[in-house]
Amino acid sequence: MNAPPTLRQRRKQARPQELLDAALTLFVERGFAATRAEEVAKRAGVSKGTLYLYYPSKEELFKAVVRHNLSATILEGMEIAAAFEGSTADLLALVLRTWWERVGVGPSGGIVKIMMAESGNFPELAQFYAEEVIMPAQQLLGSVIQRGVQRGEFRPVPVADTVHVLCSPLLFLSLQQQSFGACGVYTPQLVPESVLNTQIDLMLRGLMSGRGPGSPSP
Amino acid sequence: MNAPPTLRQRRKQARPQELLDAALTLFVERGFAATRAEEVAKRAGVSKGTLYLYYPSKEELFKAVVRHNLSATILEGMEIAAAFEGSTADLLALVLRTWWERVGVGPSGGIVKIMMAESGNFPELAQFYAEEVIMPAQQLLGSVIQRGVQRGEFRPVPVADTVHVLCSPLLFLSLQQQSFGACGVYTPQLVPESVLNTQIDLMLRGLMSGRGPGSPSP
Amino acid sequence: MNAPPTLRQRRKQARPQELLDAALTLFVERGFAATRAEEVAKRAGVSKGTLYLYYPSKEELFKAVVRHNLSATILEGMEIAAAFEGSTADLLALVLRTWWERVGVGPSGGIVKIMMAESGNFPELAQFYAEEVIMPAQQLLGSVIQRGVQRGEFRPVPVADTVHVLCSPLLFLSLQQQSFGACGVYTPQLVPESVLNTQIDLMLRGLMSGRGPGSPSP
Amino acid sequence: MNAPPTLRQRRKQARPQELLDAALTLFVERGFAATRAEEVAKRAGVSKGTLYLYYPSKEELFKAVVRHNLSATILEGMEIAAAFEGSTADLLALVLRTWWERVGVGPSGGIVKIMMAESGNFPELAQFYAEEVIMPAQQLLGSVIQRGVQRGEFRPVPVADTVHVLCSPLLFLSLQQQSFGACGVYTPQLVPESVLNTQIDLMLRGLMSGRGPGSPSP
DNA sequence: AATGAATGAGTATTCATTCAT
DNA sequence: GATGAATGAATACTCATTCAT
Repeated sequence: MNAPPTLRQRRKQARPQELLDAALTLFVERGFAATRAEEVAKRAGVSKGTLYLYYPSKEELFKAVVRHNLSATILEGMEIAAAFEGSTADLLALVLRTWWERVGVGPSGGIVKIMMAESGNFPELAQFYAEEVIMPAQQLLGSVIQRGVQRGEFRPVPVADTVHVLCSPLLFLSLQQQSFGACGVYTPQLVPESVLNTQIDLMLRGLMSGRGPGSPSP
Repeated sequence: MNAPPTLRQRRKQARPQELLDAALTLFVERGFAATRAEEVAKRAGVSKGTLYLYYPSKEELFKAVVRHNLSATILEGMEIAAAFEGSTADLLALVLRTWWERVGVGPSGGIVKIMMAESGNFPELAQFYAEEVIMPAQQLLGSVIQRGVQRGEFRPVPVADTVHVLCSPLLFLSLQQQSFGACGVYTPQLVPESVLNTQIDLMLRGLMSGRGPGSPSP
Repeated sequence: MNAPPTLRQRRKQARPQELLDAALTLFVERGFAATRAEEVAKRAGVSKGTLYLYYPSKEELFKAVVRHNLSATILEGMEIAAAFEGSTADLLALVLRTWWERVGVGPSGGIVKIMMAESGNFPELAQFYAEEVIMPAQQLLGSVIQRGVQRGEFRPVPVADTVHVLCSPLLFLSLQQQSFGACGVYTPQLVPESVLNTQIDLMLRGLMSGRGPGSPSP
Repeated sequence: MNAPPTLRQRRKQARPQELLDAALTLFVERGFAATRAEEVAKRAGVSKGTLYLYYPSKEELFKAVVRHNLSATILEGMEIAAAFEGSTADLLALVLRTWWERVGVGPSGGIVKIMMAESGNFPELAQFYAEEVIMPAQQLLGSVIQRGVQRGEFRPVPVADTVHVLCSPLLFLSLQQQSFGACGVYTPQLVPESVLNTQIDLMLRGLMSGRGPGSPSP
């Protein structure tokens, strides 16, 4: 009786993914509270009831979106960093660029916006996000900085502060594009690639120890 | 013949300020949409009806909060910059520190969070904020960078990008403290003063036209 | 100490009249419930509080408007009828024309509209209106019909029914002009004078006894 | 394979009618503005939310009530008139009697009251009502009068005026019963049947082209 | 499994009336 | 007398969630 999966079965298997995609788009566009469950369902091509069959509440749906889009990406970043063998300057640039490509430009970047805005009203989500995203990301970048310092490539710098200063421009650029940028309002005309270069340029000058192992390759 | 102001008159004069304070606190804590007008009134010690005696709608109340807390501060910053006579590095540090003290640490900083989150749902507010806050702030910082370049203190750098990289760490730190920080959730333990120093240190090294440790390859 | 009345005194004396005029206009335009006390006050050039100095509630204000505009007119009609000496057909035409000129065309006519619409929600006003307006008006027209029958000018007709059939076209025309006519919506283009003539014409043909004292003078 | 309708399906099918009935009753009793949506729902035995499942706003609910109760009846009247073969006097009496039975006596007659009262405050409803009710009704009665004139049964009379004079007593009687009559207040004790007879009697005498008791001087 | 009908708590805003000045 | 600041009850409409089918 192991016939090939019917269309119904195939659709059923795809459901969670379709729901997560629909939810991500809408959450990012409107925020958590302002997104209506029914609209998520409609966008995924199912009925309201079906959504609740897969996720028992809007909060759980949101958590699933976070896990699917952010947690996974951070893990990959850790693997990249662990396997990297070049200069730390290059590693840092690689990590930042990768983050931008995988998260910053796309809708996943909007999750950060949502969390900032609604953490006060949904403490459980805030807690979840801190554990699932903020801490691991700190860990990852902190370890890169420490690698640079330990290998004598970077001056000894306060790690946490530096991580913050490193993350902020990209995160903030992503935030801006997800908010003002997405609603046709004036914002300074920034080309992400250019910001990224300016940022890496300024940062590495500031980080480099007097005689580092060489300037970062482009 | 100017009789002493009666209790009623004194209360009436104080109301707008009291309402703006209450509104700022609640808007920042909960966001624009999730803040209930009645609660603003209660916190200001008046009834719902009284709030509407002073501000004709929640949107107008919000705009008044923005004008009162942000627009005013930006104007001051412009005056500071115009009158400053020392090195541009010092001016930059001064402007950033002043912003942090006046806006970043306090609840005013939370307004940025609100706007990022809700601009999509309230286009009129987004437009208002862009004109009243984003554009003037860009202008201010951009002019400082240009001053540095013109006086030969800074390397020629892309102005808009650099402004962005300069603002981001402080803005983002403020955002974090207004969101996760304010709801008891784990966030990296940053001491704002220290971040500020790290940031200024890194930035100025990167900006200075003197011989840096070696310029990164383009 | 009986100096001539000061400006203040003169204005004070005119107040009730000014308030009644303002109230009439607004009640007719918007209805009883939808008219705001404050707007009546503003239109009369006084403050909200002052209105309540003269009339203890919106209901009492409305009653005063009715008394001032309708009760008075009906009394006059009775005097006219009592003193009239010509044919009843002429008297009937005179009464209808007078009512139209004094009430129907002007805003007073709108009071009828208000009462019809809001009697259900304000039973006390309904009661008041029945006693103060409906009954006396019935009386007046009924007595004219009876005069015609007694003098052999009219066929014997059911009095109450005939009064109703006589009143309706004018009242209804007034209602229409006060409602649809006043808000720019399509209504059949009737010229009141013409309706009045058509009505009097049809009616008198229907009322006349075989050999009346003569056809009504134009 | 058409399974018997479940309880749910049956209830769903019956809802619109139940809601329209409840709405008609309450609108007529209280007026449009003063009728609360929740009360309509309660009277129909459903919750507030359910009402909005079927009609997207109170205005649309009202329009549906008008369409269901008036538009439909007018169409029927047109069919009757088109198919009638007897004398125009009989047709006129038939149309008036039919209107009275179908609309005048019942709550539908109260819709006229509502519209008169609230057209000023709800222009969109006024427009809708003019197109959907007033114009077609004018058309219907006007064509009956013209039929009488063309067939030589009636004198040539001004059509629009005559339609008005014909409609008014019934409409006005209906208005009175829907307003004062419905709230236990004194009104002249009219027996509708009797008014109808008086009216038809007077009217037809006035309209007939045969020798009347003497034509009034112009 | 999937549907979608039903529910009812939640919120911005208005306005008659009061009363301190 | 006159003012207008203050109050708070009242109401349309939305949306997360449930559950009969």
